[in-house]
Order: sequence, then C-alpha cells, then structure tokens
Amino acid sequence: MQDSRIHRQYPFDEIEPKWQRYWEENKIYQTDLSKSGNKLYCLMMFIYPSGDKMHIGHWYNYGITDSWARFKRMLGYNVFEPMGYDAFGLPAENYALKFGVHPAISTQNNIDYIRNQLRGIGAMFDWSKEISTTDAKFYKWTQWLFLKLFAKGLAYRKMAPVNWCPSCQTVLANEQVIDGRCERCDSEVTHRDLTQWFFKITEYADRLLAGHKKLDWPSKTISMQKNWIGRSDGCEIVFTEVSTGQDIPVFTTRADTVFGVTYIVLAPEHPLVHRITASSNIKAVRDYIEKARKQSEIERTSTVKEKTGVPTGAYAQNPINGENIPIWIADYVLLGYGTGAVMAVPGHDQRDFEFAKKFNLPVREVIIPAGGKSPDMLEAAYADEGIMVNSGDYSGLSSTDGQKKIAEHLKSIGRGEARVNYRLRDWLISRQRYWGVPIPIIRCHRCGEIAVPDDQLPILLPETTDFKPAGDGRSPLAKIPEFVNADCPKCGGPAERETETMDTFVDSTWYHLRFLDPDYENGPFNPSLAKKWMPVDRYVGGSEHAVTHLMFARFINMFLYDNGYVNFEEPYPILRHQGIITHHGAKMSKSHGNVVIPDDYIKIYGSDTFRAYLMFMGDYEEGGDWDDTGINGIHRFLGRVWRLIEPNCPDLAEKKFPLFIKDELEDADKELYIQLNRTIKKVREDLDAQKYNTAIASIMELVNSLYKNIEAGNQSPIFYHSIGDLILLLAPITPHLSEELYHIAGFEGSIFDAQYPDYDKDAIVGDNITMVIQINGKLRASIEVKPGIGQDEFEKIAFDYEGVRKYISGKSIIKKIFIKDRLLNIVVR
RNA sequence: GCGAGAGUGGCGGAAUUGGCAGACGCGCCGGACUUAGGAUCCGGUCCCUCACGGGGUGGGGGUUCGAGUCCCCCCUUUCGCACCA
Repeated sequence: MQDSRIHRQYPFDEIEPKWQRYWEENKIYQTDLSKSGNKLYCLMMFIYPSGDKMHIGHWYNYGITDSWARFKRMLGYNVFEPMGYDAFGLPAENYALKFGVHPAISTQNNIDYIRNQLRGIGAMFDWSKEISTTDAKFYKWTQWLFLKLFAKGLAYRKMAPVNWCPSCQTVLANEQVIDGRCERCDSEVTHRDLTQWFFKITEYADRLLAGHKKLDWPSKTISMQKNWIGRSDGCEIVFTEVSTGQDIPVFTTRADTVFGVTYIVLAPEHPLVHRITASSNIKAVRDYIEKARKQSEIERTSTVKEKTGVPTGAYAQNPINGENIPIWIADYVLLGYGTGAVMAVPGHDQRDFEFAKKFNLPVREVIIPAGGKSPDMLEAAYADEGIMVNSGDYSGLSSTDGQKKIAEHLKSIGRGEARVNYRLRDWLISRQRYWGVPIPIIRCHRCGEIAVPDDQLPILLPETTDFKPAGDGRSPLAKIPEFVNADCPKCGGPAERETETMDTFVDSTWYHLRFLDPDYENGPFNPSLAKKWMPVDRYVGGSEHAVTHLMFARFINMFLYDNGYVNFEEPYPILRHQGIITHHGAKMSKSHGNVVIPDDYIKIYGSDTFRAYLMFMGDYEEGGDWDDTGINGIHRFLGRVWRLIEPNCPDLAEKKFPLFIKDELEDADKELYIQLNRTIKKVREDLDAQKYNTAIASIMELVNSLYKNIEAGNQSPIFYHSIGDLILLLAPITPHLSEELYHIAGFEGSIFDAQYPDYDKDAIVGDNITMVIQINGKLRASIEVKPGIGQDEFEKIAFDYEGVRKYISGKSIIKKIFIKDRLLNIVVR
C-alpha cells in the first residue's frame, strides 16, 4: 500500500464519522423487538477476541452481510443485527500469559479495540444488545444450561482416553483436533486417560442427522456433519474366546461375510487383551502394545504405512459356523470405534486382506459378484456386495438378504443383532484452564456430584494472579482454596467445587438467544421475545465451524426444544458461509505472518471503499487471495459517483418525477430509462443471490452512461430520476456515501428508511434487439430488429444482407436453425 | 486413496444455463485538459496477421447446426474425509 500515490476521491473522512454518529444518535439500528412482523434476524458469528484484532476475514463476513441486510431492510424487513464477543478461551488466555496481563484485562482491552474496529465498518449493529460471554450475567446462564443437561443425565463425568494438548495444557474435544493437532496452537496432540466432563451429544446423533433435511445450508457443510456423525448400519456379532469363554463382540457392516472370517483383531488397548493372551505370547504382545502407545495419533492413523500386528495365541469361536480362529492385535483397529475389535474377512475387506497377506493368514472367498466372474483373490479383496458362497445354508443369498438373515439368527441364539454404530463421540467439555466458565458442580464425599442450586448462580470465576496452567492436568482454580472449599448443597458437609472450566464452544451454543434481551434476569433468554424472533433468519460465518459450533449449537437447541424452553428445533435454518480471504495463497494466521488488518485501508480509502472492494473482488462464497491493487479502482468509482451527484443534484428531492411511459420518451432518454430499469432488476436479483460483484459492475455501467448523458448535454428528468435511484441502489453497498448524497439531494431522514427502487417491467425490453446470423455456426452478421420477429420475416432480412449473401451464394442450404430473438444459423454446403 | 468444487486475457473476474467468449474493474497504451499529473475526462487493449482472414475458455476425444457450458479419458488445483470394520 503506497498512500502517497492515493488521491482522496471524496471527503469520506468527514462523511463516515458523521453518519455513524447520526445513526447512533437517532437509534436507526435499534430494532424494536416487540414487533415481529417481517422480522429478519440476521446473525453473523460473533467475534472471538483472542488477542488478534479484527482482520479482513471478519470484515468480509460482517461488512458484506451487513450490506445484504441493509438491502433487505430497504425492501421492508425489520432487521435485527446484533454483535458480541466470544471472549473466553485458550487464545485469549495464551495471549494474556504471553504478555503477563491478566486475561480479564487483556480481554477487556481487546474488546475495546475491536469494538472500535467494528464501529468503523458502519454496520447496522444494534449496540444496545451487545453481549460478552465473559460477562457474569451471561455465563450465569451458561452454567444454568450445564445444570439442565446435568439434571437430565446429559452432562456426566467419565474416565476416558482423551486428547491432551501439551502446549495448551488441557484436554480437547475430538472436534478440536485437526489431523492429530491442536486446532488452536497446532501442537501435536497426545493421549491421556483422564476423568472428564462430557455432554451426551451421541444421544442426539440421529436427530442431528434427521434435522439436516430441514436446513437450507451449504451442502458441503451438511455432508461434513454427516461424515462426522458417521452413522453406520451393521451388526454386532459376539465371538467367544475359547479357553476363557470370554465374549468378544465385534461390529461389522458385512455380516454376510461371516463365513469368510479367518481371524479376529483386537485394538492393542482392548481390555481383554491381557486376559486372553497365551503365556508364550505375552512378551511379544506387551512389546507391541508399548510400541503402539508411543506412536502419535498421526503415525497411528496413517493409511500409507504397512500393517503391523502380533498374534495373542488365543482363539475365538465363530458363533455362526463354530469355527475356531486365531486372535491377533493390530493398531489398524481402533479402540474408540465400534467394539474395538473386528472380525477379519481378508477376502472381502482390503485392510484385512493386506494384513492377511503380510502374516500368511488364510483368505476365503464367500461373496461373488452377482452374475459376474469371481475376481482373483490373490490380487485384492472383493469388497462390493454380491452373492454369498461357501456359506452353508446361506449360500446363494444376496449380501443384503444375508445380512438380514444372519442378524436374525444371531439374535435368536443370543450372539448378536443388528446394530447402528456412530463415529460421533460424546462432546468433551471440561478444560483445565482458568479463562472459562466454571462448571457449577460440588463434589461431596458423601453425596457425590451435586448440582449448584440455581439461586447460587453464577459461580464467579475467582480473581487470581496465578492463572497459569499447572501442567499436572489440574485446573488453576484447584490452587485457590477459597474457591475450592464449599458446603455440600445437599448435606451441608464440607465439599469441594469442580475446578474445571467449560469449553468455549458451550458459550456459543445459545448466544443467539441471549442477544434478544442481554439483561434478562429470569432466565437465559426472554421467552416472549424468543417466540417472536427465533429462529435466526440468516446465519453467516466461516465453514470451519461445520462440525464444532454449528453442530454443538444444533444439539443444545434440540435439548432446549425437548425440554420446552424453545419452540423450534433448528436454531439456524438458513446458513451461508463467507469465502476465505487468503494472503499470498495461504490462510491468514499469525504463524504465517500474513494477517492483513483492515484499519490502514479504512484510514486511506474509507470504510465504504473497503466494503465495496471486498464485494467486488469476486464470488462471495469463494473468497480469494487478498490483493489491494484493485482497490483504487473502486475508490475512483465512488469518486465518480460523488462528482456526478454532489454538484448536480441539490433539490433533487423537490423534483416531482412523472410516471414515465417508455414509448413517450425521446431516444436518449428511452435508452437511459431502459438501462436504469435493467440495472435495478439486475442489482435486486444479484444482491439477493449474494452476487455482489456483478451487482456493482452493473451499477458502474449505469454511472458510465450517466456521464455520457452529461457529456451529451442530456440532463432531462429521466437523468435526475436515474440519479435518485442510483443513490438508493448504492445504499447497501456504500452506506455512508449514499446517506450523504441522499441528504445533499435534499431528502430527509435516513436513506435506510427509504424503499429500494423497483423496476418498471415494461421498460426492461428495448425497441430493438440484436440478432445474430451464423453460417455453419460461425458468426457472420448481427442485425438490429424488433423483438419477437418471426422466422420468415427475419430470413427475408438476413438473406438480403450483403454480409450474409457472400457466404451463401453458390452453396446449397441444408438447414436453418432459428432461435427467437437470438439467432439464425444457416448450414450450407 | 475416496468424495465434492474449480481451471476463461498480463491480473481479479463476467457470460440470461447449449446460442455474439472476455461484461465490470485493475494494469498497460494513446489522446484531451494542464506549470505539473501520481488528479480528472475520452478512447484503445484475447492471440497471430500490414491486411484479407484465422485461432482461442487446462490437455485429448465425443455429442450437436452450434460447446466455456453436456458426455468420456487425462493433467493441475482448492476443500473435505482418510485403516470407521
């Protein structure tokens, strides 16, 4: 950015603060929530003030979504557009630690800074509804929510192998581990066995899937949730360990291949391994488990590495055919999925096949392609469905029938049944960190885990200077005796508070409800306003939240629905994502050092230019690479608009324009009038469809035409009428500039209380259209004709045309294709 | 590896869904106005060719009167998933 070369095109630095003040003072964007007619709750994912300032990505969401909402407002919607701060959490705390500032203070400073940046957008944020999740009057109700879940058994503690981030020194939810790394700090995640709090989201797995049908969401986001939930319909089959009689249940989606089972594989951590391993195999098994434990998740789940494993020396009996088969352990079987054990069918599963090849285990063919030839069993597994063979009485059945029959049989003998399995795990919500919402539970030696009574909420996060993570797996709160020691609410005896805090994603499961009335004291949200204003009508934010925030919020909302707190199942029926703005080809991040802060651009070009440039860059849902070389062009365009209108249009408001009738207009006026109406149509359609770039392009064309009219000395009523519409058309895109021009033109009140221009349907069609003549598909001529011209009439004109005749003379006409109002293609030979 | 997008001038990107490829803007070139231009206004700008013409939407094939758009194969790229039994 070279500001010495930039010419200030219009006094945006005076205009923008002026109108921001006007909007604020006149409460233009304070929505009257008592009225819900034509309501439009336009929600943008609130900001996470982690220590970073607001960057271009935020601006891209907030500024452009605001333009969309302004457009809707001018169409008559009663728009509610709130903003707040998701201010608890690791990055905020890490930032505080790094700079030695208490997180409460650093967070407040960041919020103050970011609030200013947000105000600089000039969006329609209703600041009277601002919230912060760190505010006790907010998190009191996050605790309330926890207790409601706890009361229903949906918040519980269990010992489990969990993800541990050694750098953040806390556990993480599965959803926060990306490719084996911490979502926030990118450290490689390790595993620990810890007792942790979970929310039972798995109970809602099918509901979450079923709800997808009701959602107007990007299909990609829905499919990400589907994959994450990972519903799999199959069958549990219980094998029996021969010497101990232990049951070994396995989960399979291919019960029809059960006659092809030639061994069983347990995950190395499977609890049965120690009990069943033969004495001769103990050492090898121990060594293998040790090795597997040492591996990182990344190594462990790598699909490229060769299969490894060791036999346990134990055998299992197949409940269907009574056969005894060896039991192995191998790290390609995961403890966390299904039963942690699989029946291996090397003939029909590629992974089992590779394993069997390596360890010389038998491969048996029990499925053949329907009507086809058996594939070569030495090459690869045949994993598709087909017809069962070598399967006793079941031979000849299709895979589908076989699966059903085998499940039924297993059930009748008590050795299994049809079963649904999910990849989704319960949501781990406790964190061993200071900067979060304290979990409102008291642990009493006599009474166990007791909910803090509602009237004792909020449990305030204690002030302390020692908020560093201890590194021992305990929360910093555990070091504060005044906090820890409490009376048991049940027996009154001495007890201890839970010292862990909640995942920040809990805060954002319900914040959309709080916005309606942030000061409401009788519950988490004002129920009568929620009845009027929920669900959110349009939700906009990043797609990176597909399987975190967006899934968690749906789950919690379903819970609130089930318990009668809200009357809708889906909080965000309509969702859109803004594209990602990269810089030098990479996602903006501190570690890449490529974060672009909008502040300098706002200073040099103004907020309107910056907003319009982001809109003009390209497809909104695609995003793109940040490159400021074009921003001057937009700034110049706004300067052109300014110079077109500012000197030319005082008392525009007083001019009374007649209802124009297209055919009564002079040629130049008619042309302009048609263009104006086409522009209005296009802009309305494009803004609605978030095609902001082409909306702006067509407004540019209109401005270019208006300049041509000035040059031609045509400043007729149509010209001024067009100028008036131009100001309105631009309003959602350049709110400050348009408000200023609106007032220069003599209008009163805010332009955002005006109606968006609508078009005259009769003025969309021109007197003449250009039709094209092709010879053998090649363009040879274009002719102006009346719209709706018939084929015969057009051919007469076409064949008379010199440019056409020279191509067809002496040739024979084979075919003529006529497309009304478009073209005539003459095929000659 | 699997799945879903995307690939168009020097650049960002348009193209009413099978019908004038390159709208609009950046950049560049030229002109006007100017003491000046890094302001403004006007014009030009896909490639080859002096021209007539011809070629052209990642590559190859196909369907069609006609393909950026539809079909098949390949390449590149972005995103998502990735031993899920």
